[in-house]
Amino acid sequence: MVNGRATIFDVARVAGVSHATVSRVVNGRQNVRDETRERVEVAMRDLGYVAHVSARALARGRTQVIGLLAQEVDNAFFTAVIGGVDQQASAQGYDFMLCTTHARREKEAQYVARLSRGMVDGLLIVLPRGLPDYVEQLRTDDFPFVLIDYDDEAPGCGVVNASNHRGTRDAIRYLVGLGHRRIGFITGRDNVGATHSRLAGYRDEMAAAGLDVRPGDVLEGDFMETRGHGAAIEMLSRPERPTAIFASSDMAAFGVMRAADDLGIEVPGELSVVGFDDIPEAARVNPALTTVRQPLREMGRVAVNQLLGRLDDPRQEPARVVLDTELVVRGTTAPPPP
Amino acid sequence: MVNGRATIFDVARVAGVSHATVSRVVNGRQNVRDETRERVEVAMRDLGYVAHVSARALARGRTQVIGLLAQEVDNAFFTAVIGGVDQQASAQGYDFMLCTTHARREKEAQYVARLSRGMVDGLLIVLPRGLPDYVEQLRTDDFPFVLIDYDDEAPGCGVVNASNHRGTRDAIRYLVGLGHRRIGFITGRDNVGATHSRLAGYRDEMAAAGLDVRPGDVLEGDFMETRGHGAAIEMLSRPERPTAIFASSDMAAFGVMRAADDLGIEVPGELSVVGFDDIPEAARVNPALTTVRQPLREMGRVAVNQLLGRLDDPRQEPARVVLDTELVVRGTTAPPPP
DNA sequence: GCACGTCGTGGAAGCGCTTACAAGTGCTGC
DNA sequence: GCAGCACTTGTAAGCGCTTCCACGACGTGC
Repeated sequence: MVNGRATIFDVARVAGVSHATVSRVVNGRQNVRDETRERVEVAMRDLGYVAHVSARALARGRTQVIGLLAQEVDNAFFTAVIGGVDQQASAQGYDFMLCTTHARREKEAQYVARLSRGMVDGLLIVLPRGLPDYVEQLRTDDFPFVLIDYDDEAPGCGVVNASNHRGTRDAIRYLVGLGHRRIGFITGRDNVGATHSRLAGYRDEMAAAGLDVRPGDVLEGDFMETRGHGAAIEMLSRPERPTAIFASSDMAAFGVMRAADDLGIEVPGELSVVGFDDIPEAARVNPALTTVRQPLREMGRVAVNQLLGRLDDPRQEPARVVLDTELVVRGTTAPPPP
Repeated sequence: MVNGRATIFDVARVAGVSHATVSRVVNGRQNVRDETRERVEVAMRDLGYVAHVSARALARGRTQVIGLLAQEVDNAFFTAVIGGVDQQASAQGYDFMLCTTHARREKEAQYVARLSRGMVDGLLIVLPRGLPDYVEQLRTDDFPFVLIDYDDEAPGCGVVNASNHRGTRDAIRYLVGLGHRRIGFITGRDNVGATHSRLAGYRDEMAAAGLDVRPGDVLEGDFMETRGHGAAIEMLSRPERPTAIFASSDMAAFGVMRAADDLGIEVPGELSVVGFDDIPEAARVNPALTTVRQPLREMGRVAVNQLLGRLDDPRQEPARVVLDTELVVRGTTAPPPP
């Protein structure tokens, strides 16, 4: 009895058995006589026994917890993924531990080191930037992990991401179909794989449509509202401004809409705007945002499944799973002005 | 060496000392000769030693982790609080473990039981519904916890909340000042303390202004968009409809705005709308929402501080901290139509 | 009637760490 | 020159649990 809480020994004493037997009952082992099991269960109930998590983890070498590394929690992109992870993990009897890295590389590495030493059984890393050293470490340690939304080469790593390239092509094709010829592009944060894929999708589709991409048509962003706003102001202040802008995230697209508002440019009459992600807010802004939907929750769920699969059977090979995106047409897109 | 990872014994062997000495170095104890410390540090670096979290927790009886119970993570209210907790906990060298309860009572109780047995050192519970049994249990076990946004009697519990009553009065007074005489009110979820305080604030201020609250002026909500929409449709479809509606959360206020839109009622020209919370979206909707700001992040921070204070000194008395709200006037409020 | 297998149970080791205690060293002060 | 001290280090116990192994009781087949 420590801290007012009963231990397995207290239960054993009350039930008149050894603590090994109590352990068997707690873990549902079959080789316990019914009458003994009963006595133990009564004792457990009377004492309000709950197994000590750290002790169990130490003895078993398993915590039944998975670690989840994400940059922020004040951000609809991450919360959607987290929501999916939450749902699936809890359905499978796992808890998860959320660690926010605030996009700081050293914090990420530090968490990985600690978590992988007895804190969690496996790791989910959302939107890792580049392929950091610690991934190498995890691989050599044979510690199970899955990268979420990492759209670059990652040999030997479990990865879940969306069809960034194709999703962007779809969006650009749609804009071209509406009649747009001059389409601006605001990138995501550099050193994130999805950023390159989306840019490549844009370039490929523009080329396929026989359209020029002039200098200044592609501006650098970071997925955030502020940078999106700044880039849009720059794009829209030039003499030959684009009639449509594709932003690499919904948040950045909101920045574009605000910029248009600042400059008195009407959306969608004078400017079409397309985002990427389809966070809940996208449907709520006015006009509602046309965007490329990523199945964020599902990415979380799929990642959990892959991770747990590898926990159950370590020989299971890490795989890359690519989920389909879908163009959601709403109110921010229209044919260009004549 | 287990799992490819070095233990304290491996480090001891390489450094030619006992594992106790390694432990001293790891924990920064002073009574170690410099030269010895050096040798140990080299060995640790060479082996990439990281202390095993569960083992340490078991030996110390402390995990350096705090538990955070919240309903959802797909919700700006909770993510703001979580963001504050995150910031403060990490500043103080603590990790936190987020557990989502999806507002299910038994899940909450289950988490509390597990977490409080060796998983975390203390518990933060956001928006508990009623004062559940497990709170009693925690109190008798002397397990440290703080309730966030619990605006009801809670003897002997650490509590952090905002000035719900006063914040609501401020908002109603402002509407009355604009000339509104008929003001509708949509409540929060029942069995949440803040719900009652806000309603009381409304009634008190209406009474102070000498205004009637007629049946049908107060409708039940649950903080969510959908219920807010439904309640507003009901309120606005009646012959003598209110000229202003106060919703007990921003999400519910968004529902009201959508309802007004559905019915062709102009905001703020024909209807003023006020929310509560000031989540980031409130500033982004069109027109931007007038609302009562709760310092959500700060509530998270303050709660962490109180919790850690009690971990450091268990004799410290649990307290209730009430943080000020602030009326933020934006675009959804105006004088009533003549 | 005996060897043998099965079942239920307890003893004991071990998971990786912290820490109380003991023991050894070299120094001071008388 | 020796008691006494400070400082460093090692030994061992213990945190609460899981699980291997052994042992006794019992039932089976010959």
